[in-house]
Amino acid sequence: MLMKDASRASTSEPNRREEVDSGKLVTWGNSEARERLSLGAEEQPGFSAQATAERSGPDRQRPPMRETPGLGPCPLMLHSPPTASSCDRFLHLLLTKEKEKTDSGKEKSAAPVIQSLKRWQRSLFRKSSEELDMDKVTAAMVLTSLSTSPLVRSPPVRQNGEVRLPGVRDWVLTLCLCERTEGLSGSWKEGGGVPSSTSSSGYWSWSAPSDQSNPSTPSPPLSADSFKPFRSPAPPDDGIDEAEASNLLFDEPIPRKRKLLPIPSLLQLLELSTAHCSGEHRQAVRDVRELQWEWLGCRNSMKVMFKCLWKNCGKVLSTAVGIQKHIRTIHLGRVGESDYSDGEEDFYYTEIKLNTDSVADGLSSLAPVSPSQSLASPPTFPIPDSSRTETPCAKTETKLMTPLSRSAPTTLYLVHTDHAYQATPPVNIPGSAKFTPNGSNFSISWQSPPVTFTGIPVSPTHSHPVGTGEQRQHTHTVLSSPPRGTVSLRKPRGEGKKCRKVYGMENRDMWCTACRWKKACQRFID
DNA sequence: AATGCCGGGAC
DNA sequence: GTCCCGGCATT
Ligand SMILES: [Zn+2]
Repeated sequence: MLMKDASRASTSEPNRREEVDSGKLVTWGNSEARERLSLGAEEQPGFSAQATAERSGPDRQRPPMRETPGLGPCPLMLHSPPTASSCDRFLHLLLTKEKEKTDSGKEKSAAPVIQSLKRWQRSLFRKSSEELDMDKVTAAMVLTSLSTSPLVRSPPVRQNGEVRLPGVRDWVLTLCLCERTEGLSGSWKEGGGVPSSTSSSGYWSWSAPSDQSNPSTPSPPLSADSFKPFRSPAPPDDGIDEAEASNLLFDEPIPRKRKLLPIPSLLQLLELSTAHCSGEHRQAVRDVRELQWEWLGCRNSMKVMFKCLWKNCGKVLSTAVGIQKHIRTIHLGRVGESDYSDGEEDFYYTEIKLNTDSVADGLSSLAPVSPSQSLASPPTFPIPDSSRTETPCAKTETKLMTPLSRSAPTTLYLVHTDHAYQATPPVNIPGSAKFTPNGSNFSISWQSPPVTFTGIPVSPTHSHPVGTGEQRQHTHTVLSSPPRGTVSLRKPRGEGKKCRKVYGMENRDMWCTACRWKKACQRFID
């Protein structure tokens, strides 16, 4: 019945049995997050009990991998402009993923990623009581975002031999352009209560992709009543109840505004979840991550880099540990232990993709930033300085207000730069939240992930993007054509850096699955 | 010494 | 099926 879980329990990880495994939370040392929404939650048994990770003792030599320090890294925001091709691509991705599962197994109709998320959410309900309210909300948000996908709610239709995906484009667009609802920040900051799933708390509003804006294709029946009141106890579960995922947790009459959690942001949320140690959660994170990765199609010829988001520092390094260290020492001023991160750095850098060509050109002219003055102000936040019309560094202390509402979202993605990393996009997208069990109350800080564009060539040559499984042996590299015989089985050993090197041992969670298993990397293929 | 990953082994 | 590691080739 429920025994299947027991076999998990990885080596050093606290077996996440049924307990509310003490999620390891990180305390922000001094630094106050920019927008810090302090929920006046007097005491939240669950959370305070969870602050077990308090010990930051002088023990520096902790086992590098294993035991991911605190919250997992969360810099994988891959925002892409919602171009037509990217939408299509994304859908195709979901589709194929889905088919994948179907072929080998039974027939599930919901996308596996969403399944995974649902599983996680269910696990939350199973856990005892209130303590996980936060996570429940998070789960709901995350899940909702994904499950509002027309793809999930209404299957693709065939039309003139082509597979039509009703409403999908709108959906993706919505996803990308979404912003955090006023309602959320508003009620969270003032409420004085934990955003529980029940009442006067933060809500994420969403919307169906513009209802009938597209007459040509049948829009999915995404009406307001799709979102039903929240049912508290765990549903009968085990039945892969599809089309049910989004019905959880929200009892507010659907808000007017139509906004959605962007996938990148939801990923961050996911990763910041309290129940970070649960198996379901981990799985969900991985799945979403994977989806993201594939979404942008950063396959070949895309070089992954990491960019520092600190105010005037646009440093770009090629390894995760690189910027982590950079941020830690240069910006956070933690010179002493340049090792061991509490996870805070993860908010100040982002992962970007560059086209291999432009890299050489770009790197040389990189880091035009004045190296000085960076370390100066401790709590200066890497607010991706918005539209240029803004006074530089005016220290517009953005109180916890809607970080996004000040810019017109529609035009945001029209920005185009060859060197995306140079120009900080004027976009603020609701980003991550971090819980801080700060004594008797905790707070949440929001931060806006950056937007990164990569001129994805979208070469029409390959309308068959998948085939991850079987595709190798591209041996057209040789010109000299050695006469004959001797099947020199010298494997050239791919050139590019693989997950291990890019992310480093301490970020093993970010590796692709294959790399984690010491198999041939599937993310950076040669 | 570090990295990539095949083969093989546990559950 | 998922997950991990010894060990070796490669750098
Ligand atoms: Zn990899």
